[in-house]
Amino acid sequence: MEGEQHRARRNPGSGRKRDQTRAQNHQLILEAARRVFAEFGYGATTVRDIIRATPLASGTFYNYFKSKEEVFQAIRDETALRIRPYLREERMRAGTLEEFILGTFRTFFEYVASDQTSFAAIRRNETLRVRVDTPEIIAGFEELREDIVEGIGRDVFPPIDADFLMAAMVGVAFEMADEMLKSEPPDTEAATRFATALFMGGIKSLPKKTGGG
Amino acid sequence: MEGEQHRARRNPGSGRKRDQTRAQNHQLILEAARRVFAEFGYGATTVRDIIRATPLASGTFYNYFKSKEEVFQAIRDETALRIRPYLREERMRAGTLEEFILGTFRTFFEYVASDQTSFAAIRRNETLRVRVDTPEIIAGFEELREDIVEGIGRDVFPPIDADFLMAAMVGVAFEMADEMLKSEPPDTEAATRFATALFMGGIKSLPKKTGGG
DNA sequence: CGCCCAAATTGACGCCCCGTCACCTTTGGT
DNA sequence: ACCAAAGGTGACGGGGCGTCAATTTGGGCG
Repeated sequence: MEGEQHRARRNPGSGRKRDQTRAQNHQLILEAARRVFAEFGYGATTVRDIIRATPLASGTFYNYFKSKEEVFQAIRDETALRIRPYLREERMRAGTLEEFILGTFRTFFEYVASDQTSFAAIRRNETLRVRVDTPEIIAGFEELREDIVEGIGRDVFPPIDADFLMAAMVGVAFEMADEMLKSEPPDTEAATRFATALFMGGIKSLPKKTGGG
Repeated sequence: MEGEQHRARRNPGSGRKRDQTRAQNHQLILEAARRVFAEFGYGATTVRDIIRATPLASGTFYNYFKSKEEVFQAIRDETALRIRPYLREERMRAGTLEEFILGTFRTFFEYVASDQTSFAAIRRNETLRVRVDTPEIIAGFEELREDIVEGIGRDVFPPIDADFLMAAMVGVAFEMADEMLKSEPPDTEAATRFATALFMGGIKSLPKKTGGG
């Protein structure tokens, strides 16, 4: 129980003001990082740039993050953690293959469209395009794979290669999202329809894993 | 001395030894870079690491490349330039949709499998995955898009969204290649069959751009 | 309240990498 | 042999990096 009246012991992390400041600084850094990454792009940004965009001292940065890479990961992870529950729910609820596929792509494309700035930071590198998959993002891929396997078990999916299907869906989702963002405003419906139709038609033709297809 | 007659002309760039040394240093740096990137990964590599892996001085590096980024691009561009003619030829020759799709994926997957080390350099970053698309690589995407448009003109393709199809094929190709390389040896045939079936089935179902349904 | 320790912040420091440039060596034309 | 141009060299100033001793802040306790 942490119901500490003014009688708190030397419990680690018992300080009220302490925790608050800590959380606040954490946010301060993350917000500054979001701004700076969006302005200069990932590659051009330095830890100093981020900390300069904040009232804190350079040393303080390292109490919260190990490197600019880690802040970037934290930002991306936040995004991944925010969207994953929706993707999962969409797929859990799916009674048909089409609901599974359509729900996944629609949710993803709509999220991307609503979070455009986040994606802009990666693109800001002139001719170079850098894609960074953090552990939480990769965990999202893994969830998709599991849901496909489970879908095969429920006979929603035919018995195809779940690893390849996951990879294909991920590849299409990211690459099409990028393409989609080139138009203003992004046409999430067109992207959703395209990707869904591709996989709905494609999955029927896919080589089956069991039995001599 | 080798049997050169000491009688060179004043053509610009006529220096035999000069050009030879220049080309040799260029190669020296590229080869060192390939080794170093493969060993430490892109992120951890410094220009100094590359030049140290060579008998040259640090300043010399900058006579040949602007930055480690540029060497990396050069390496990737080399790869892109090597594979693109094959992809193009494969697609030019295609009389049917299946030949187009299958040829593209088979050529790509087989190339990736034969050039594994090149791809390893990108992956070497522990949990972080970084994908860098150089101008030459992007030009390869553009060629694919053009070939799709041209395929639509020849009625090899139905009239679908070429931008989205290009993006989808690129996404599937890269993401599945990555998946494919997880097995040793990589099963290029399985990958080719999967991707081809996906698109063959999918393209039939894709929304048409002209006319209703 | 005042004392005291732990936690957190600070910014100066030493390290290393960056890209440049004045100097030197090599090449090749005369 | 001599010279000019090409190009290799490495020391240097600039700056970002991550650390750490000193300092400030927070809060438990008498």
